[in-house]
Amino acid sequence: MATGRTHRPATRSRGIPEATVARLPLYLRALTALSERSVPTVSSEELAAAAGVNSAKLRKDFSYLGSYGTRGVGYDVEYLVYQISRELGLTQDWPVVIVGIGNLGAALANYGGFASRGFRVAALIDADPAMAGKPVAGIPVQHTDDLERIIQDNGVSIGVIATPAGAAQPVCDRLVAAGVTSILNFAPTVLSVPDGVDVRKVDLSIELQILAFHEQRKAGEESGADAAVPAATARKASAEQGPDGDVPAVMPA
Amino acid sequence: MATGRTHRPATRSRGIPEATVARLPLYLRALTALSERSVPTVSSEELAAAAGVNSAKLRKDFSYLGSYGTRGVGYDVEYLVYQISRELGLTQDWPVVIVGIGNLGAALANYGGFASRGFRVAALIDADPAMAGKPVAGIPVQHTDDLERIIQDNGVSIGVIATPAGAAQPVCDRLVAAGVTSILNFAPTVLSVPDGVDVRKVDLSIELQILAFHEQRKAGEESGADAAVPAATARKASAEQGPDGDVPAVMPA
DNA sequence: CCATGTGAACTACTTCACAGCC
DNA sequence: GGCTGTGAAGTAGTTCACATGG
Repeated sequence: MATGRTHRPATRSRGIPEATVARLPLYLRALTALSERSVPTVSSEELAAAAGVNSAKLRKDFSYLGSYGTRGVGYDVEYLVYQISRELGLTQDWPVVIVGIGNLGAALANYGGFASRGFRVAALIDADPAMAGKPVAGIPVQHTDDLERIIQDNGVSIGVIATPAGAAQPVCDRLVAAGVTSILNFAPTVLSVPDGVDVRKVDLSIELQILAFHEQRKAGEESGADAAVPAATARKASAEQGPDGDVPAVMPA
Repeated sequence: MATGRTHRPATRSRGIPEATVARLPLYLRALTALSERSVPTVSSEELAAAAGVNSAKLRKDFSYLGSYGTRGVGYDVEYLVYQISRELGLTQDWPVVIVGIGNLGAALANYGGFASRGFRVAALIDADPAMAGKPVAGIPVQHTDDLERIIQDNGVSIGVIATPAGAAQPVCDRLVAAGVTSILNFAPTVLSVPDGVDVRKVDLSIELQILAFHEQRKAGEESGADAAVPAATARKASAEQGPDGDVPAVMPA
């Protein structure tokens, strides 16, 4: 097995901070839009505005990748697109399987943005025999029985779980046993996985609950309260949406 | 005990850290499961394991809410469920509208976990006249023209945007103008909103890209990734899934 | 005794502010 | 002159470790 996993990222030449990695896709999207409009260069200020972050943060983020800008000028759009894509590993092909083809699974399968960036839906898998063979988004659904074979035949290392909560952990175990090392979980459950496997979760109800918390607070504020704190909530710059330091959220069929 | 009724959501006390708020729904879910199994009390250790966090963090999180545990014993499940629900504002009813009833919007509308916790789908809205009147998840779809009226009639303060990217900002503007102050955005766009409005985003392609980054790194590790770069990865303990400090992700129809 | 609750130490991330270079 | 790149300062979040109190 992977042995060298013990040492945490050294203090010095450490890799790219996780918070920065999480923003790279955001920058990439903004850059792609600029690229399509044939904009040759951008300043950190402009790009930051487009990505909804502040420019100091953006420059710091880019500084972890290297010095890809030109002082007094800005960043070359095409070059940055390439560098970020490479850093994110999007210059290679990532076959992905989606397990659980209910409402959500189907929605994911139909998502266009998938193919656009290195990701390819290699297979759709569902436990319902009635679904087998039925095409969703042009791809025939296969039965769970063949999960292991499908993973191996296609060299899949990223799996998306869109099953009901109860099925998620067993499916996860099988995916991992078959060789999947990255999982995107839409089921409202905490998955346990061995070391070396990454899990990210997307959970709608969690997101809504976080919003409700702030919403409630806004309501209470209007009444009494005042002085002390700037009543205007202003929890955060309008620009900086949700993505700072939280949990994601959605659910399965 | 101690200071009598402490001031929790008081107007003064800086409030609960955002990172803690983001974990409360996780604790709540774990507690609800325990409650259903009629478990009377839990220790921080047990509950932390169920929620996928470490126990010190959980205790610290709870300490922001107040002293709801009993030393030497643990936490009363029912009492904690109530306290967290109240803190999150789930003891009240939150009417929600979903705008954009494509594949994803329909999936969201069908999500059961919605109703379970204070959230109620008050209306489904779509720009396609052909959709108008058609029931999705038992709720008739209404046309975008009536958006403002729907928001006001139902006293909606939370809106979910599941439209294509291009439609998201205009829809967002209308929602905000009509009185919505919290938005959950599934469209792959940065929304700009006035101060006082919260936006959270869920973006599938971003999540996949983050996974690809780590996946790529794992791959490089095995092969002869020479000394030069810190091959380490070891991004995080297996337990702590995705939720620490990142961006969420999904997409629209 | 045992598990909570919490100061204190530590780590991660953000923001500032300005030197460096085009 | 203008904008990048980055040390340094500031802030938020996590973990430790132990006093506290049922």
